[in-house]
Amino acid sequence: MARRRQSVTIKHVAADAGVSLQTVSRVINNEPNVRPAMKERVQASIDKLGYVPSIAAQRMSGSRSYLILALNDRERTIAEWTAREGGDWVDQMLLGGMLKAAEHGYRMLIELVDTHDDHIERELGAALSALHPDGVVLTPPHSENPQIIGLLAEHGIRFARIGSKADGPGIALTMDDEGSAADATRHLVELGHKRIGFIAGPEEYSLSDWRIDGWRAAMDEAGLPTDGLCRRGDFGYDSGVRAARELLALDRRPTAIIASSDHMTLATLETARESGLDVPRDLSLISFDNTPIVRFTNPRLTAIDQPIAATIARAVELLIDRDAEPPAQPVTISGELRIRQSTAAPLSDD
Amino acid sequence: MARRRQSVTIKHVAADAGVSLQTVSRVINNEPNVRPAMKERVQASIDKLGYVPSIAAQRMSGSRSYLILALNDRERTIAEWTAREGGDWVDQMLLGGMLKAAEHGYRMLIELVDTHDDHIERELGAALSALHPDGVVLTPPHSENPQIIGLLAEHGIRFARIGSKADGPGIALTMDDEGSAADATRHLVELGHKRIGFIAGPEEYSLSDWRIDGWRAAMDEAGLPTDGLCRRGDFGYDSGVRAARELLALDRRPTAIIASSDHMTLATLETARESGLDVPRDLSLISFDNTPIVRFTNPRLTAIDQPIAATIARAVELLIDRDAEPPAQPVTISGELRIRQSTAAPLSDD
DNA sequence: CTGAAAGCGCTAACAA
DNA sequence: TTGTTAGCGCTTTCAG
Repeated sequence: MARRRQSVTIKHVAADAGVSLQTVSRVINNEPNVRPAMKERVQASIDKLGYVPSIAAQRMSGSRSYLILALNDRERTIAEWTAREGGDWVDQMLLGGMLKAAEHGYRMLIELVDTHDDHIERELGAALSALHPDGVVLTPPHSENPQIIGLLAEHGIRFARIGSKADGPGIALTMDDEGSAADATRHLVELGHKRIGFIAGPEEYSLSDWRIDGWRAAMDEAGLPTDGLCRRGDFGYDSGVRAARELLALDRRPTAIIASSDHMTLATLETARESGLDVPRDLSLISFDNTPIVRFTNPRLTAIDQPIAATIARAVELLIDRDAEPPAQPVTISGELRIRQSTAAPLSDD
Repeated sequence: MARRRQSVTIKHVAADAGVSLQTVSRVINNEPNVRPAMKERVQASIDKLGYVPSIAAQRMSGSRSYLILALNDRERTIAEWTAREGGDWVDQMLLGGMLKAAEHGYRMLIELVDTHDDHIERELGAALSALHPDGVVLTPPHSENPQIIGLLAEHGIRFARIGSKADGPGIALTMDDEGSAADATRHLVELGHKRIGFIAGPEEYSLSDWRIDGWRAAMDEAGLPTDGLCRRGDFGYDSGVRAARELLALDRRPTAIIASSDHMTLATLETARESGLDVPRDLSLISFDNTPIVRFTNPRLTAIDQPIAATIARAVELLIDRDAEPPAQPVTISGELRIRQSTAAPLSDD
């Protein structure tokens, strides 16, 4: 029976190489003040014995924990997983964050936290005390939650705020919601659309408003009116139906709609169909998410690809590099418009 | 600036409660030999101070690490994440495993490992040495990889093999592939189908063959022939197209097909359509995956819901409960057939 | 039933 | 440039 103790420890390496523990430690951590010959000898022993430092022991001695904690909204995440309708936010997070973390010898751990919870501090505090992560990635709607931010700052833990431009502690990163919304709008303008509706996300997410700003800016730029063409949803299907019904019932209904989530876009697609409208002939549609869903609708949806993986990867990178000065300005990773089949020139050009 | 050291330690609690460290430790670990009054007093201090033990320190002193490692195939997983086509295996793993682990104060960490790699031992060994997980969940095709199993056994780490019935160390769990395939087949038989084709998965996965067995058994039971009605794919789309073409080109083509993955089912759907066949009028179709894809095809696909979350949850539970005798027989969690729109009675009843 | 001492594997601080 | 010492927070002996 194997023992629970670590098989190969720093002691074994030190003994094998005939040096002190400290020297081995220096080699492991790539510290200066080790003669090349020495370093080589130690490295040889490390390789020979297949030694890998224990993260727990490293943490214990006041060094890093090599752990990055990614915080997601519990309710929304579980709902997505249970529904199995193609939401792949967590997968994209892992794709970007986990792989980038691994490059640096770090691991990324997912933690679900209720935003609307009274004991959020206790919950998150427990995770921090138990794990002592070297960095935390906050995703909306946690990114601007003052309790979370306060707690993290208090613990002196580095953290990144995805989808936040606010000042304050932590590194702010955005996916250029404003620019993406403007891009999508311009694409429709170029196709000849004049009445472009917008279905926004909930106010709880500040990125909801940035998207409205982008749409409005591009409309202004083209000299087009926006009055009455914006509705708000909660990212969910039902709210999308409501918003779409209202927009399509307008006297002069929009010939194109941009919706701030895949589910709201899907809802708009179905609602349009029920009203006898063909997409893209009678109505052009752009989704503000490039989740799996957009590939399986008919027609396939033109969508803004939000660079989730790239953004999380960047966040992890910034979190890990402790020497670098954290960026003073919000970091922006821009998305791209993926043109598919749901956008076309409007029928008449009134 | 906050300090890197743990804010509230066992010492603080001991001091606050006026007892020894050891007593606090006993209370934390719910050990016997503590008087109720004492226990209560200590617990009060713990609550008051918001104390949570450091996992690293617990690990260091030879106790548990409260970590479960879930091993997935690197190549396949990254391909799924990158394609964004609705594969949600990892999400289901997290849904089942992470939540169950959390119930017991454990965390689940995902690790990607190449099966076809020469240095798989080094790679996995490094993860084990660094993390010292209390348990490991192996998913196909890792579940029967002798190198992995050997290494785990050697390290004395408990592990679960998902999708494996083989004897040997570790806990074997299956999703009743045979039974599910038989169920699906019977459903088609009851609808009146007599020629039911089967598109199997690659031999590398032993569950591929169990599914064939189930299909064959149900066909035998109904007195129906299976000769020439089985083709093999690799779970991917292209292989599904090939298999479907062959089956549909048969002299007396099948009136129904069961495919062993969502992508192969999708491929069959498209191939049938190209041949001018309507699903389900001319061809009934059952998918062996209930991933998001099946909800977005037209028609929506009847599918076998594999209880991934439930199975992983069970695995984690068995891994965590160290006192319980590990099950001698493979644990089976059965899936269910979700009947949607892709199955119907055959046209003629020849 | 409770406490004191020793040590897990590693690194920070200091010494040589 | 290298080695020695002390200690991180906790649990395991072993005494009381």
